[in-house]
Amino acid sequence: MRHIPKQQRSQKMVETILEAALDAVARYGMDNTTTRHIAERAGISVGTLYHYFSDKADVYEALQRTLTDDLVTRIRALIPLLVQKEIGSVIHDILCLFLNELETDGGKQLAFMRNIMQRGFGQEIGRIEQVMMELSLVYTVQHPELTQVKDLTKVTTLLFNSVTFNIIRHLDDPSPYVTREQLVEGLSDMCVAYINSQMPQ
Amino acid sequence: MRHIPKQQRSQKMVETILEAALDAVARYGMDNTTTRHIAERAGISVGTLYHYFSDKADVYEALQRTLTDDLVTRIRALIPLLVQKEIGSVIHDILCLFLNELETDGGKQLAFMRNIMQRGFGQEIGRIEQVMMELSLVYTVQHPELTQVKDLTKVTTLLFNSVTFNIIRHLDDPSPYVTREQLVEGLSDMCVAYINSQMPQ
DNA sequence: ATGATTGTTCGAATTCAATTCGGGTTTTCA
DNA sequence: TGAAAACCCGAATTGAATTCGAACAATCAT
Repeated sequence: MRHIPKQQRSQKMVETILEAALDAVARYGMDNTTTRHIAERAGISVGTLYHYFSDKADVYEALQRTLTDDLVTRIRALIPLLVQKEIGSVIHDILCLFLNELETDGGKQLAFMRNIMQRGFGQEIGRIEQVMMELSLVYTVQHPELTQVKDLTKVTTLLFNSVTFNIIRHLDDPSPYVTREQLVEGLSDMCVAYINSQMPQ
Repeated sequence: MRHIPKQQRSQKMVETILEAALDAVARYGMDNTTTRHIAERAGISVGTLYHYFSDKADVYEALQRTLTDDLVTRIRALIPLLVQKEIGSVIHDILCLFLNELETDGGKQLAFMRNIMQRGFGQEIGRIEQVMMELSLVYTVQHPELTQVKDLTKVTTLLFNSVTFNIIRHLDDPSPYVTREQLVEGLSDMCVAYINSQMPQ
């Protein structure tokens, strides 16, 4: 973003543009969405768009950032609750949270996510990973037996990537052989199995 | 590809263009690589490039296809050997095969792969998944106890995605906390653990 | 061997989206 | 109330992708 809005009218403008972009990408796909599309949909001119964003990629990045912010906030808020549950449920709950979130606003977010995922999962994924590490840490404090897991950081990283990519592919093109429920259940099982296997004895 | 070459001189041309593209992308990245770049590097004009490929994306796709072909062929050739090993070693061997393959030709392939991965993992990944399913099938014949695994297809799918994405992320930006060796070992362990956990008793 | 036919190559010209820019409009505030 | 600062506009510029028609080269039938 090349411009930090000063007046209140433009506070909303950024928001409007992002909504328009979400809308446009959901409808036309990222490739076919032009700056004109976005501007039109937002009811402004391209010039104005460039007043708030340095380029088209910047718009998409801001949008991703916004959505990630939201997700991260929600997960973080859940940490105190999650910490009380067993690991399988933790995975399960987070996945449900995420998948439900995607379906609000009539699937626009989902469509956008699909496009993002197909292209690149930028650095935003790193921020999600970060909360998960945070959760892992707090969780370990509540469940000291986890201290015995050999190389917990590695295990957590591998599992985070595993879960993430399975979700991505499921969104990208859902395998007819694995329903969403099976997916969520399977991933939970996998996490539990791997972690247990890394416990001594 | 919009044109099937007839004369022998042009047999090589496609190959030349693909090499040029690999080179260009490895050097400049996908975003900064233009059709001119590729044409120049291949010592031809843009017109000629479009004689063999319908558009730029087509060039990249053909390149991916070629590389995937190679990988799939190698894996398939290994199946008879892999079938004799224990599961952990199977994962280990395949990962080593893949990672080594990427480093031949001075890392050009690796650089290209990085770019592909950052953007989208097209349908090519599906073809790799297919060989893995094939392997899974043949392997099960040799190790009938696997028949007892509940929903083996689901398990295989989840594990394939898990392993794949961990490798992708490792290539994309290698975590300083997990070395390549740890990664390979960890993924093997994870697969074994999950599969075992799905065995009755 | 030679003209016809088909295949190949070229690069200037076209097209289209991204981005810039200079001039008007609105808001803020002294 | 009149600048100054913020905003907004859309025509003009830029640059990469793609097209096109005119050569050039190989092949083939006579």
